[in-house]
Amino acid sequence: MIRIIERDGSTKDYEKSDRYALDTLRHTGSHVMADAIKRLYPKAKLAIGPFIENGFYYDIDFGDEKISDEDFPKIEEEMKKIIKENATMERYTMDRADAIKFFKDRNEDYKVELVEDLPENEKVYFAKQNNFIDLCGGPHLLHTSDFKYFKLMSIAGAYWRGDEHNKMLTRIYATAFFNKEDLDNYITMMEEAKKRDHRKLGKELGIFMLSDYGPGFPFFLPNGMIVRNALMDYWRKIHRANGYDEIMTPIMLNKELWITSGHWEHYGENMYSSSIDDLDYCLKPMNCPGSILVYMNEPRSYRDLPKRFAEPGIVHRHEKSGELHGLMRVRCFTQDDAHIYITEEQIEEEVTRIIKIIDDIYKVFKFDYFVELSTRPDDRMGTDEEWDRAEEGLKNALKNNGMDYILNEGDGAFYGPKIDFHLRDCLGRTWQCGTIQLDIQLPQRFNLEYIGADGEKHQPIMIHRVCFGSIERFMGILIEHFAGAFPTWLSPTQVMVIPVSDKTLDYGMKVKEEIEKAGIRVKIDDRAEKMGYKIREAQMQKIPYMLVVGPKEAEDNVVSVRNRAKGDIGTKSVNDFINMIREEIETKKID
RNA sequence: GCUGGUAUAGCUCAAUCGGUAGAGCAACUGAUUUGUAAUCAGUAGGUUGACGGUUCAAGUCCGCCUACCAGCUCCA
Repeated sequence: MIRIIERDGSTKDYEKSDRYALDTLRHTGSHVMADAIKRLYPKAKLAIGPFIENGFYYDIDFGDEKISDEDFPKIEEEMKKIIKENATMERYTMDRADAIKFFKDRNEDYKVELVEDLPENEKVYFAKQNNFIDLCGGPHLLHTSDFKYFKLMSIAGAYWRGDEHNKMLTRIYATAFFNKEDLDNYITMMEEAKKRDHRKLGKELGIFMLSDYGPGFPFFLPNGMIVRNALMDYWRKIHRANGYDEIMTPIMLNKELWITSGHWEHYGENMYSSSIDDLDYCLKPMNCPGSILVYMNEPRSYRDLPKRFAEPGIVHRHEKSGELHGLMRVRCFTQDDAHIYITEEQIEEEVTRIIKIIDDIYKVFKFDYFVELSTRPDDRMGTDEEWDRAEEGLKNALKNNGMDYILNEGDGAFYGPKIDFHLRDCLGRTWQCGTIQLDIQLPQRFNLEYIGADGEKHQPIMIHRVCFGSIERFMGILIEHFAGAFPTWLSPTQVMVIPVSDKTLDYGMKVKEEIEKAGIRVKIDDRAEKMGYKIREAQMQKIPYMLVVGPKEAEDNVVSVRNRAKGDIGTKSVNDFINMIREEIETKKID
């Protein structure tokens, strides 16, 4: 049990396994860290120090002082001293004016600003341990000595109040746990995540490359193309089965189109453009206007709706240089996009259908996910009434599907609200991938219409949606999720035939051809190397199956099967092996 | 874009105070004919990210640029 001093000043005991207790521990940790830093650097000015998912941080203005991770041991030592002092957390309040004076006297400019933002008559809460006093409502561990197992993790810049126009402060990240084991596990997990880094594995496995000639424009290597094509084959199959028609629209279109669509006004900063023959063109940052032109290509009837146009569309967006990250954040990527034109009555049913598709896809990879509803942003098109209708439509669809969601106010697209799917990988990290966006604006801007049963013209509503999000990012996530060991159906090479020596090379070739005929991606390692060496290389390439063939196998017309995870799993006839791996591929089995 | 850091052979890394740039793996050649994660020997491989400066002398010091890395901001 752990004793906590609550926001109201009372104390209460909690189980250490309680998430609230862990967050509180970390919050207290940020005070201990701030105390240590103030002792070592009296001139430092404190900003804010909250707990976060995996620990806590404190933003500090060190002035002219240069701090680096080499200073961590010193700070950690000071923190240990503070912990040994075994202070009891006290909590008290001050009047706003007194609080402002208190921080002004101490030159804590940021704290002054924080207090000044509070309403006039508000009481200001403080937390105090020994002589260290900080602006804070709590809760806290009652005794700072309960804060024991911690580690300073990293140092980075962060803008005051998260605004890039403000001063950049120094942020020190740290983590803490109730026991040493949890702390060690966390550190091990961080190392594991590093080993799985898709940039490292992507290079080792020949998935993709980058070039200085195009920062943020990934090149797909042969192995990467196999994975990508396998994903898209699956994607096409699902979409055909769900009544989607695939289209392809140009990646570059006249600027006029982007002015009409509103992209130029709302997204122009991120768009690449070019001039030729006195005409301005833009590379598309989104696929919707192209899809709209296809919709407008012929008159549509209510009988056609929902009209579903799918397009794995290549988009270009000029992301700021510091935002690029391997395949996860790039400047050219392919959205597994679709635009669906529906009547207002069809919103719920169609959204439900999309939710089902996305759910099916994520299940194939054993991804866990959660859903977020993002509502109208400040920079938007259309009237409040239209936004009301659109937001209501999505809410109802979520409600009627019994889906819990997190409300993310003000984070919608400029043309409509959206449902975002955040998937959780095997290390517990989350990624935004799928999204369903409702849009009344673009149909209006382009004057889209369909002929209703009444013979009159009506305006359809448009849904923008993606499942993978971007193929590039999704592949990056898959690489890390599977640590490069793709399920067999996605593996670039599914089988490596390994002859024990040149003497069985002929038999190996025969085996390889047979497997190849069955439509399986197979290679043979015909180098004059030792078997152990070839196995090692195949293992490092994470090839699911290795077939060792020597004189014994040739004699009995079998193969000795080695699985990358299970090791030697005995001999099988080539036919049995083909049946086994085919079944595994067809069911998209994950080992 | 911002703050801080990094850039040496295909990859992972050395090179002391500024004094002729090295190793392992990979590649290539040859030998070896191998039984479930590395056979041996040899060969080749570099304007030290680019440009400029300081110096008798720069991988090393300074400036500028580019890319990358950790965050921030932004985002699929």
